[in-house]
Amino acid sequence: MASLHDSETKVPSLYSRKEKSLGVLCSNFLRLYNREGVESIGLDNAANQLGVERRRIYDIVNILESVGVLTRKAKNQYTWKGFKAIPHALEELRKQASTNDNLKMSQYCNFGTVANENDSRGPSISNNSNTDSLTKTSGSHKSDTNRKEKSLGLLTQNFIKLFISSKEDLISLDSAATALLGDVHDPTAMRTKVRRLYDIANVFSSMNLLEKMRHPESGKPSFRWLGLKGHQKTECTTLDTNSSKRRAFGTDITNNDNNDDSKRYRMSEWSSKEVTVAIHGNVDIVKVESDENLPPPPPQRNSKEFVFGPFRPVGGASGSKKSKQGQDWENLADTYRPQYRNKAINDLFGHYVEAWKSWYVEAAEKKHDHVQQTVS
DNA sequence: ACTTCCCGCCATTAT
DNA sequence: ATAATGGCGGGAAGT
Repeated sequence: MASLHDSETKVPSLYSRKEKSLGVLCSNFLRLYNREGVESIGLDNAANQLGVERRRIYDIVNILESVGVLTRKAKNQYTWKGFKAIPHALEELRKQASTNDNLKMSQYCNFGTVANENDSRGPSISNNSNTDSLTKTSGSHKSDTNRKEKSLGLLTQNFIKLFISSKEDLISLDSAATALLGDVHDPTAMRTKVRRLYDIANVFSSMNLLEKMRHPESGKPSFRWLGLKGHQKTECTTLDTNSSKRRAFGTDITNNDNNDDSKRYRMSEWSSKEVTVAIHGNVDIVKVESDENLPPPPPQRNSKEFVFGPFRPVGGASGSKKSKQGQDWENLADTYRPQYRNKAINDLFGHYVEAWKSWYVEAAEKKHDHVQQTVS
């Protein structure tokens, strides 16, 4: 038994990979939580609000935690620290970077194809005794070794260290991967490492911490670390100075959907009330963390066609994970069908620029964070 | 063809 | 055992 009523009416493909990039997801994530009042983030809630699978949230969260924007509080719970925490995190990384001096970032200028692999010198970055809080919860288990060493979080920090301690400010991901890999000359490992770096680079680009550009001479795609100064005093009042090249997240995404016409998912207005809530309603979402009663949503009211991020296969080929509250699936599938998923996506026009101003100002204050639990 | 990198299988680790 | 995390790399979209 299997497919019964499946119409192969595969729409040519209205699917756009770019709309689902980690960069866009990160922008949405930030837009969703970077508001006053937010101080706790529930992963379930985040996944629902953003309309993505859990796995993706882990990616975002791990990277953001690497720069201090978030910290793990407990299972399924993260504490929002905000952009203002970035300076300190970066400072820590800088110190660590100078501590372990060997950052062999010599010339990895490979021209041609295979190129030379004569180096193999320099264990590069392999920090261990991190005073940083990134490491995690209760630990003390000696077993954590290997797994954590390959974590996205650590890779992210090392990636940053590479930039801030390198003489060159333009680094290609290949170079970075080589440096970060130490001496392992394994093509497979290399490819995987590069994949991860792309992930990281994309979210940092969306935060304007990094900028993608082609290297003047070699023409190879590279990244430049913008870090803090990338924004704060960029003269011009509003609007960032960044000239959206081709792939800039944040503000641009708006035009993204404006592409042609057939963009099914009603992105037009997804409920005016929701917009209102999102804009100035005091983050209602924050308190929802507990119940997370957002129903898993089968957005398609028609036959089969994923719209935009509707994962959560209710009964697909894979073993469906049944939700504890799977009572009204059918019910809400038709009768009740709010707009949780890409709601944030529509909120694209919010510029995060102001956020930068905020945290920068507060950074000067260096105010000790006070834990204030809003009444739930 | 090559580059970028989303998706989700499934190993690990926490409960 | 189940749930939460998160490596990892196949392979498809994008250039």
